Amino acid sequence: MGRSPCCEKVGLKKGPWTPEEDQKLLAFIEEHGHGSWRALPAKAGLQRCGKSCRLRWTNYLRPDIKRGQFSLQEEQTIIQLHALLGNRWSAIATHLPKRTDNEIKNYWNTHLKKRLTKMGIDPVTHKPKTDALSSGSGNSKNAANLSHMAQWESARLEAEARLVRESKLVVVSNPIQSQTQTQTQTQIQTQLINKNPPPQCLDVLKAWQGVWSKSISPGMFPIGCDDLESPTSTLSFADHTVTIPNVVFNENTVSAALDFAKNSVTCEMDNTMSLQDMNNSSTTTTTTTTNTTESAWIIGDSFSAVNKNNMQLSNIMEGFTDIFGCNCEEHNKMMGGGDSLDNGDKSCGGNFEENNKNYWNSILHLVNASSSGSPVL
DNA sequence: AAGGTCTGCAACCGCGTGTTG
DNA sequence: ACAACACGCGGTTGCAGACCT
Repeated sequence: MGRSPCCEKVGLKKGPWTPEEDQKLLAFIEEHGHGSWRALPAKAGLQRCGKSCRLRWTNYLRPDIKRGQFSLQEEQTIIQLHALLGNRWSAIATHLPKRTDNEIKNYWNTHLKKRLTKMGIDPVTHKPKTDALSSGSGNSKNAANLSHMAQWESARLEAEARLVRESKLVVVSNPIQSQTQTQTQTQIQTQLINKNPPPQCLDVLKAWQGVWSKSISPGMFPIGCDDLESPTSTLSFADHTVTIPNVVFNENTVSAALDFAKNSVTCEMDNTMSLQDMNNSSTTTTTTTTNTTESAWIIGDSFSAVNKNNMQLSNIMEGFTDIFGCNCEEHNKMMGGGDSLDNGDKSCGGNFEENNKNYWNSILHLVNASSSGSPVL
């Protein structure tokens, strides 16, 4: 079905907004809320299409927008999230309070992308451009694992972003409910989990299970595996919930997880039957994505909980560290919280594993930290 | 000083997805 | 089941100001 362009009506103004138009839009929304964007321009006395009004409001007029120079912390956040999420600007924006997706997108395209390129890092893959080291079979295996984890984090972040949007809608439609926003969000999350039970088999969960089953007495592992429906899976989730115990990870447990992660190549999420079991629906790209997203809450929560328990996730990631070839000090500084992004091009060398670990550790750390509480704009 | 080029950002466009009747 | 609608997202464009020659 085709869609008619939103500004098809002749006489609607385009281009830059005048202060008078801004004032009209602001005044109207402050008094009435935006309601239907399509109907808004006529009501507000604006010769604009609704889409244009919405864009102006969300990207410029909204009161909770921070404008101006991005801080170093924000830059790092963008880079790290981009490494995980790619060009999903709205998802990235949910982790940068008071910044709009459009602003972040512009800043990436005009500043950060160029800087990374200058430093010899591919802004798309976040890998050094001459990435010869990743061509080995062992490294590609690690890369696959890392990519898989990144996909889960990506999906989880999307789900979070959606929850934020949903809770916002609740607030807008009924301001009284804003006091119970957190509660609403929790309810939605619970509904999601109940509606879409977690996937039965995940490499990451397998890894955790491997750790706990090896290092913790039997029965302590809370992610029960008893009522699996999928014949292909070895995991199950009692009551469709996951509880992370207060586990102190020692060298042995971490090592076990690392070994497991290294050896766990097969991803049963790629198995169509597993997905169908999960979803009880036909296999389409859209359906798969949606359910994967919602299921991914479990993974994210697991990671967050683990993070809270002082688990050194970084050690797990050692299995994925020898992917990149560039480890110059500047990259480390940047990815790990260093001082300057503009130190110019310098030769890269030294401890590849250590530096790559720092890079991805910082990414995962960031995501974990930000997901421990729902992102709020 | 003048013209050309570059840069940054606001805004537009087209498409995908969810909702409604 | 279908079509129309509403909205959000990501890519792209156009313009104003800065910078360069």
